Amino acid sequence: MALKKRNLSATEQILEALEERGYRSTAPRRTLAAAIGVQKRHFTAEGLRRQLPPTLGRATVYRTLKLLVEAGVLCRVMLEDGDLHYQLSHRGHHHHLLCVLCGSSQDLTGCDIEDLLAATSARHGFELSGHWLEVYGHCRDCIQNGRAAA
Amino acid sequence: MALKKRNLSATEQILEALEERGYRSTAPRRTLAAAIGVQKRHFTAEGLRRQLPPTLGRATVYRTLKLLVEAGVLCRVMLEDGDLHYQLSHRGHHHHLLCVLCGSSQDLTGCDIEDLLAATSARHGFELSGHWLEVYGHCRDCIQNGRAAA
DNA sequence: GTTTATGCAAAACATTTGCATAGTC
DNA sequence: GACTATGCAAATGTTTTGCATAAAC
Repeated sequence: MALKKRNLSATEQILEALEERGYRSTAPRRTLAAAIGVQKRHFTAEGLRRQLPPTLGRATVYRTLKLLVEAGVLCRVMLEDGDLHYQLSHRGHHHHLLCVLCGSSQDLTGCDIEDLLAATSARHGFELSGHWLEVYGHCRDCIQNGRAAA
Repeated sequence: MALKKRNLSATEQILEALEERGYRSTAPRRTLAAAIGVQKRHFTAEGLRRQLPPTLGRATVYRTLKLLVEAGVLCRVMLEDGDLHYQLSHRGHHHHLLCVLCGSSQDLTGCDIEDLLAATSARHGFELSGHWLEVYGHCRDCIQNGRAAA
């Protein structure tokens, strides 16, 4: 069920995901998909709306974002200050390395945190049903470009 | 720098933490400290306010909660639905096992997640500066009492 | 007497909802 | 034509802010 199909652009992937779920293809949704496809990093609902023509209703933005999260095309990202952002989702369940300097994010792979958590929880008599993890720091680029504090 | 001093009650610990930081001892703050000390589980700012006399201003509640988080007496807890709650903080940095059935929470101890994250991040060329982790599931009590789905 | 804290009201935000209209299938 | 989606405006809910007053040190 991976989202990455053939060589579809992000915009096309979004539209296809909606179509697959039986949602109608409308002008506002196409506009939104294109706007999301252009994002370089995680964004907020309001931030996205500000990049759209003002004729596109606020409610449509929120409703569509919710659809896309449910469809697995987008995922939510929690910033350190508690701000809720969105970004394209490449995999099922995964975590992010969020650069607090440039705002970029990469997927955290090769990390078997799930197993560790399940084992530790069990030791507490706790039956794990889900978790939320965000990792903050400085990305390779920012370190190499001296943007990180010396 | 642990907060757990002698045999102080939660309320006393809160007041002492404020005093140590040079904040003034006022009636509203004492009322708030007492109300927080009585909480059985994590709570929201508004929920707490509803338990306080209406003469205690909304702004005072929010301002004091922020102070207490900065002072390390309270910590923020993010629920699965994105709701931000607060609860007494027992340790420096730690994580919570949050029961989604009864709302209780216990600290996640004996988990060396920090090391695992640091190692994995490093492999990505990422310099870790912080992280946010919440674990959701069913606590021992809820499982034993059959509150968890069969 | 200075300085800090409070309470109130208003402002600022983000998100949701009702509903008549318009657009898709 | 039936059903879904949209846009608007208003409602909701939370958190923040300005400011004059009151309280603490």
